[in-house]
Amino acid sequence: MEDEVDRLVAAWRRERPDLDVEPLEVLSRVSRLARHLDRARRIAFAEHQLEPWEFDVLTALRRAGTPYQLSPGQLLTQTLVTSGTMTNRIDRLAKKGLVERLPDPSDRRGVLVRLTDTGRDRADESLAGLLAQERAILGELSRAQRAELAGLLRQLTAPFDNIPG
Amino acid sequence: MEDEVDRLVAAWRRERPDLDVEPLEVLSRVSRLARHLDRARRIAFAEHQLEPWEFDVLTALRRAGTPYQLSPGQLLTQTLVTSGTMTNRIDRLAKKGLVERLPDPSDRRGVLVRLTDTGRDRADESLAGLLAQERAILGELSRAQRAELAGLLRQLTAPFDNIPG
DNA sequence: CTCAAGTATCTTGACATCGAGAGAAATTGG
DNA sequence: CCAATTTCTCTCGATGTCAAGATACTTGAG
Repeated sequence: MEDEVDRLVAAWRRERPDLDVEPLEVLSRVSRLARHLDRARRIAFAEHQLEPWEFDVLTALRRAGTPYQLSPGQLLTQTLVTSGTMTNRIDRLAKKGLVERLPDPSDRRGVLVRLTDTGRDRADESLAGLLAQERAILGELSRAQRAELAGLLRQLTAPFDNIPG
Repeated sequence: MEDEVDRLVAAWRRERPDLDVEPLEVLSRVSRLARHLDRARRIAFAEHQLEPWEFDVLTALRRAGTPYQLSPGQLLTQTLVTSGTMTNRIDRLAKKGLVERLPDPSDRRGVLVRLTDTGRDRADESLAGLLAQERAILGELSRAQRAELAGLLRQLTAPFDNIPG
């Protein structure tokens, strides 16, 4: 089955036969697939009255385990946004009653963001929904193919995640 | 080499051992990698005084071949943005002298967006820069692995690209 | 021990961009 | 010739980044 990137690559080969555009076969697919996933996630989360960014923050806290709290700084590295954005997100989640801010007892500069009980339930419900949707998208692939794909992608993400930057 | 998604999956297995979170191994890596790529692209394009969104539009026109023109509607499907966004982008590109709007001779509702000579040069230069960067990122993988990865990703993108939605 | 300089953490405010939805203009088909 | 559709534009609210600021911690010379 052909996809939009096949057409894109074919067009480049016609217009710029002097260039080797093979890298696009991988990385353009990654970017485009990510945009499709964003849209699909947005729809899936709407059932739980959550925006994708809310899900990202709530589940980061949920994964931290009891007592479900992290500093804004820790949330930054997990969600790949800037500090100004995170302040804003915490404000809005706090206003909805899904998280609360607590002073960090060991560092008065710091803040701890803690999941409320409602926030915890919301995170759990919407994770289940997300997994169901993702399983449908991955239905195209066998279990072995999924493992293969995960391994190859890890080789690309690891440098970004480990070398700071 | 471990990446952030390995840590994320391990955390879920600890917190929610009742759920099968295997889908995240693939799709969370896709989303995170895409964000890293966005940042890297932004830096690469800055050398050519281009934003990523400008690159997307200019290269779509460049790929169309002589006379380098497409309707806004055609640009929508290639760049995965909404019509209001595209109007805005065309405005800004036109103001910078990289594209121009022409009336569609066969449909007076319609518009054709055409690349200027400057725009064409800018697209060509920045494509070369992007490919160099992407080759560096893919350096981790052998040619065979890149082909394998491209094939697996195609299976995931094809349904989105072919079934409208 | 003390204090100044440097570093870390979070917040704020200015600015840019995006998406959703309504609206205007032209075309199509019965 | 009219209703439905297509195509593009416009406006508005929401969100993101960046740079600067406020506060607190840390380090090291004297």
